[in-house]
Order: sequence, then C-alpha cells, then structure tokens
Amino acid sequence: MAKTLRESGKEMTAAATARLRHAGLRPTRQRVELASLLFKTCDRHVTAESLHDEVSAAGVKVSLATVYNTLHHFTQAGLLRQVIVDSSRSYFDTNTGDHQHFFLESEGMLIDIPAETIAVAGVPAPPPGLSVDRVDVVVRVKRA
Amino acid sequence: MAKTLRESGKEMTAAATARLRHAGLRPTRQRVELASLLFKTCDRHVTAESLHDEVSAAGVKVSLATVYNTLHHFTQAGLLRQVIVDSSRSYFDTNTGDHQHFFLESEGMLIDIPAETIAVAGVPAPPPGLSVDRVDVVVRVKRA
DNA sequence: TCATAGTTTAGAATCGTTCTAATCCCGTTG
DNA sequence: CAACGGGATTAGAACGATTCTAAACTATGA
Repeated sequence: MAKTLRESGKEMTAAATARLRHAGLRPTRQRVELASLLFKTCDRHVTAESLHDEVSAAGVKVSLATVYNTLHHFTQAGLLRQVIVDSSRSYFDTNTGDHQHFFLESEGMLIDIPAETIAVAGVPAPPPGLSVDRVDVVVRVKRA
Repeated sequence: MAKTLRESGKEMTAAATARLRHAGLRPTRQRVELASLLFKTCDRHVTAESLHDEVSAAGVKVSLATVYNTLHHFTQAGLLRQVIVDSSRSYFDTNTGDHQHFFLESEGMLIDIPAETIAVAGVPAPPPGLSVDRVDVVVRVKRA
C-alpha cells in the first residue's frame, strides 16, 4: 500500500525530530522544517540563501537569520559540514564524512568525490606548534 | 661597498617598473609602490587590507580601492595568484607556481607547500562537459 | 500550569568588496 | 615641450553576505 503524502510528511517530521534530539538540539518547528528539507535526500550542498528560498517556496515561513543560525548549529552539532570554495559565500554539505569536492564556480555547484577515490600523499609535517586539522581538496572545474 | 638605502630604493623601483612593463601594466606611482612591497621578498601572502595597511605604514598614500584594483590587475597579469581558504576574505600569493598551502585560520596565516612534496592521486574524471581547471589542496592546521 | 532558558525574528549594523563619476597622470603626438 | 586621450586613481556611496540586537515567542521540566 502506497503511503499518503500526509503520512510521509509525518514520517519526515518524526525522523527530523529524532535526529535533532539525538544531536542535542531542541526540535523547534523551524529546525524540523529545515532538517526535513536538508536530509530528505543525500549529499546536498546548500547556501543560506538557497535553503531559505527553498523553505520559503515550500510555503514555510522561516527568517533568513534563523537559517543562518540553524546552519551554524547543525554544523556545530556535526549534522553538516561547511565547505570553503568561494570567498564570497558559504556552502554547507549534508555529507559529513571524509570526502572531497568538484567545484563549478560559474554555477556555484558542488559535487562530492568519495574519499576512497582520491589520495593525498606527502603532506609535510606542519610547523612546530601546529597540528593538522584536516586536508581539503577542491577540484575546480570549468564548462567544456 | 654596501649600497645606500637610496640606491636600493631606486633599484627596487626600477625592478618593479620593469616587472610591470613586462606584464603589460602601466607603471603608475601606486602600482610601483605596491609591486615593490609585494616582490621585495619571496612567497608573500596578503589581503587587500593587510597590503593597504603596509603601504600606508610606509608613508605612501594609496586608496583601498586602488589596492583592490591593483591586486586584481596583478592577478590577471599573472603576477599574483588568488588563494581561496576563507569564506570571508581573499588572499593573494606572490608565488604563482604550482604549490599548495597550510592555512592557520585563527591567525589568517598561509604557508606554502612546494608542489613536489605533495601528490594528489585518483582525481576522477569530471562529469561530462566539464574539465579540470586546477586542483587545490588546503591543509588546515591548528595551534598545538 | 508556570517559569525559564533557549529560539526566532525584523531590522539595523557590520564587513569585505565593488561601483560611480569626477579627477588625475602616463605616454604619445604634434 | 605643450596638448591630448584614455587608462588609473580616488572618495564616498552602494552592495551582498553575514552577524548582531533586543524584543517576542516557545519547548521543556518542575
């Protein structure tokens, strides 16, 4: 038997709520809405503005400030990862595992590259007093 | 015989002027001043603001807008390379060759990693219609 | 149900950067 | 060497992304 839209909506909400609780975040209406959108599908890359547009288009009223707050809270809680590829916008990735990215600057598009396919060798020891936090690889691509 | 300050100043200016001419850039007073500072030593990493502070501290009057214009012109001319490691500021590197970076975010500090020491293997073919422009590796480091 | 601490919000503020339009100056020409 | 023409410089306004503020709201535990 196929699920009704209402039923799958409820499931989403329940899943999002559980995910937030598990991450130690209070499941407010706004966070549940945003989490539902973000984690409905896998490997999403959003900016604050794109997510705000999306949630607005879905007929839900959430302020842009809350989208920013939520993205940061989700990131701190380990639900998202911030990707730095552009000096004027921040991207957030729903894939928090070890992986890298293709970046198509002209369209602000990110594509995941699984960690297994790429290997970085020969990273030198950092200067004394410093330790490696993580190694980011960005493969910048162009049309044609 | 040691050179006087005035003599080395003149040499700097002459070298900077030649470099600008060679790059097809009109050697204005401001560009010569900025080029002298940038290329006096090797492997510098500056932001518009840090360079503006530096040139101002040297007692030279150059507007911030000109620093931005100049950094972009130098980059287009191949004298500088833009480094994207921070979603809120742009860094410019006087080393335009193939190499990578350590980035100490807490202090906005960049350190070059020679291309030879680091190797990236297994970069997959980009999606159809796209071609690789370049591969950037950023080793994010922390204190202690 | 109540209290409280955490959330949300509109709007102002901030920051880095770019734009505008007036002025300036480098290099060429006469 | 003076005049010219177009690129370069500039102050200040404008801009876009993000953060802040302070007031209103709400999830949660007692």
